[in-house]
Amino acid sequence: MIRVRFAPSPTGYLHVGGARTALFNYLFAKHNDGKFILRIEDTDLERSTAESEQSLLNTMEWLGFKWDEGPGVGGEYGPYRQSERMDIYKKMAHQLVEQDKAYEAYVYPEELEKIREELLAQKKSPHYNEEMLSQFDTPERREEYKAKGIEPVIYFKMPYKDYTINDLIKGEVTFKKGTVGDFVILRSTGLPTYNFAVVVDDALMKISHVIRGDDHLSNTLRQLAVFEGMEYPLPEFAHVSMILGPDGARLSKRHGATSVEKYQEMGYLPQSIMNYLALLSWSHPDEKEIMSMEEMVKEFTIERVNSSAAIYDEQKLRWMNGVYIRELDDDELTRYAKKYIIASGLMDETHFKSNYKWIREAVGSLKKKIHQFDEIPEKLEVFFKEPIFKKEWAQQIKDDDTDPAFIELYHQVKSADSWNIPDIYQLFKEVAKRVKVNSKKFYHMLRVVLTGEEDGPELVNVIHLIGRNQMLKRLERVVDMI
RNA sequence: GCUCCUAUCGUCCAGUGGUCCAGGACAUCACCCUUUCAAGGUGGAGACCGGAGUUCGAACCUCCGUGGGAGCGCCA
Repeated sequence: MIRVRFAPSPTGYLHVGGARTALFNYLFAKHNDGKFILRIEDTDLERSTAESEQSLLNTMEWLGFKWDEGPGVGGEYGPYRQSERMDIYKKMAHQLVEQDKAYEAYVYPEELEKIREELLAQKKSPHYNEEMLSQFDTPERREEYKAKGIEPVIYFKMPYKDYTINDLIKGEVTFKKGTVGDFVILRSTGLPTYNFAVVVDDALMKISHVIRGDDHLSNTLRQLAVFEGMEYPLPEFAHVSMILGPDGARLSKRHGATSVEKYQEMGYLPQSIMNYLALLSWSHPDEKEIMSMEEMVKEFTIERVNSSAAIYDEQKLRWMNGVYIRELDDDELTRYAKKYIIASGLMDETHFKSNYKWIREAVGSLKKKIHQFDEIPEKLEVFFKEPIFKKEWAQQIKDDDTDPAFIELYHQVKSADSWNIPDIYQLFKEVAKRVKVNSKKFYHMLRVVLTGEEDGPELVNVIHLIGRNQMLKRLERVVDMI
């Protein structure tokens, strides 16, 4: 049985890198009829918050992840929150001490720092071992600890040997002996450290494949030793490369929006985000780019995951979101647009409802223009605001020699007896029949006269939606001057 | 400093020893379509980090160099 997990720590919003790791785990699990497990790594009490966890869960759901085991859904290997598994880690750590694979250390941080400095001064790696730390384990020190009510930390004895894994993405990776020294597995607070808790959890949760970012590759050495010390079978490993910012540095806040929440706010569709993220280090066998979740699940294999780092390209994500927006029908688009429109103050709830058909056409006319929903209100303004008339427009029209067309259009509009889209088309045909005109120039200036803008929604929609009276009014101002 | 990972168009990917004067996508440029703009269509420009080696033959294999990234916490 294939069992994978995504194990975020609830210390902030879900990062796009994290979402990509989750996605790869998910695709791998679903492709192989396996289980996708969500585990919350909240052993860092200082930084973990319940709010972060909640937002993480919400975002995961919004993106479309469904976990088979984890917070909210349970499962037979729970609990799935590390903060609820404390006795397990404690028990495991002490078991290792009994087996002489780990030891207690009664050392104070200042003393440790001193050892470290000495080692550094001797140009040695700052690695600790039992010999260095056991000198502090005196009866007096033990008494002191007891009196102060603090617990000794537990160090894991790092065996002096090479470790090799066959990473599914990186291939054979060998960690040379002596690279790391003994390390803490249980803190003085009684809480486990990351490298220990992951192994205990992965082992107990019967995780078969550990798919994670390659920033954890170096940590794997310690984890390998712990797996061995606890006599648990090793899972398979697959280290996915990192996502970098445009400057080649690890993607972070200073590169702009990096949290999934932020993209949600800006009006990105979850399918665009997932589709784009899947394409970072992975590709469809036929180089297909736009894919549904089902297609991704169907085609995903770890062999096709590239092992080099990828630079995050927001522009391509934006393009892709545009592709998905264009696939939406007008009702769906309007549903998504609603909250942005209301938040902008262009319309209120009742106004929106009573003018639904009108707003739907207005929003629909924007479909090919937008890449994110938050662009909608601004582009909608032309339907709500009258442009401020500029005298230069009349001059420009005369220079373009399109003034006869404007005059003819004005008369046609004035005598028009109906105002639906086909009639508007007909009306323009009539104008063109009577006046020969450079259409490029004519339509451009017509847009300017009607909206005050150089570009915007479909002109027919603009004309239809502002209505005949507004059309006449706006035309009049310029026709009077030519 | 030590250890590990990595290196194909500006960017993301394809390519697993000959089918590659290297293919697709984003971005860019030109043209076409068009009731402006956009969307769409067609086309252009654009890359195998450097050096050795293995081989009849290397983008693909090996080594060295260089560049980039990551880890070395009682953070995860």
